[in-house]
Amino acid sequence: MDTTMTVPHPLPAPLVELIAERFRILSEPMRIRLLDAVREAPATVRELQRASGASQQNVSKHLGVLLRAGIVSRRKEGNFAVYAIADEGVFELCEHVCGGLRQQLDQLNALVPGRAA
Amino acid sequence: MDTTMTVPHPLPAPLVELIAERFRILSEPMRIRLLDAVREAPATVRELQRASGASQQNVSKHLGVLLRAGIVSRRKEGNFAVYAIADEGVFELCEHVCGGLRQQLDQLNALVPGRAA
DNA sequence: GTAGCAAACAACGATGTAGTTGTGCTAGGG
DNA sequence: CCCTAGCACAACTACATCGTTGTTTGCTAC
Repeated sequence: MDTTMTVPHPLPAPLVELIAERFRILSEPMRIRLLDAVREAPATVRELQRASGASQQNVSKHLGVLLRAGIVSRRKEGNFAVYAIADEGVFELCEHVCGGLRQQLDQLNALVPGRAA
Repeated sequence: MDTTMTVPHPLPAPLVELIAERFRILSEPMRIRLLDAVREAPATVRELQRASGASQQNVSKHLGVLLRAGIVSRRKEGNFAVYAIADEGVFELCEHVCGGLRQQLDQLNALVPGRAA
């Protein structure tokens, strides 16, 4: 599937807000960690609490943010709430960011004489 | 060029911080607008002030953030400072986000009976 | 050298949000 | 029926940051 889109110039104000909002959702390390954990396998709040080391309330709150953003889904299973990835595209975003970081590192390395690779 | 990368599981903590930091930089509507304006053509702070409607100090501050992040470059030209895009990859990120937003809209539209396209 | 403009720096108030604490709600088990 | 566990909600505190105001620096022109 083609997930990239061409966008108008200049960007309409409401779209700018939506884009920034999306980035803001992903600008929290804890949420990145939770997404990374849920990616391995759908998990309950309890399991994610274990994996992240954060409090139950904090995990629940962050998952609520991700849920409202449509990035994860929630399924009630008896007494548990099982969260799963709803938008796999976020990982492509993360990987793209990692690629950009690597590029910047390469450029810095190229500036250091005794540092070829 | 291939800007996507596969990343280890689970993500190491410092990398998580870097990823979140990158997203945080882009989580401000004003910065998105400035990037969109600079994309059309390299511009001075004055020009961007005109284009964005923000104060000179505010524009300068946001550009400073983008500069420190390596997303834009600065070139002194006489009395002016000309900013240009240094990392074109950010626009791919934005377009990817737009693609994701469109997907969510399509899914919502599909749920409304009298709304085919 | 003096005046004036462009840009950056510093300090401040206002606002938003992360994390904690406390609590309510629902589902199973004794 | 009561108790416990898992989860979510609400109130609160601490902290970061956005935008403004005031000032400073660097360059150009007169």
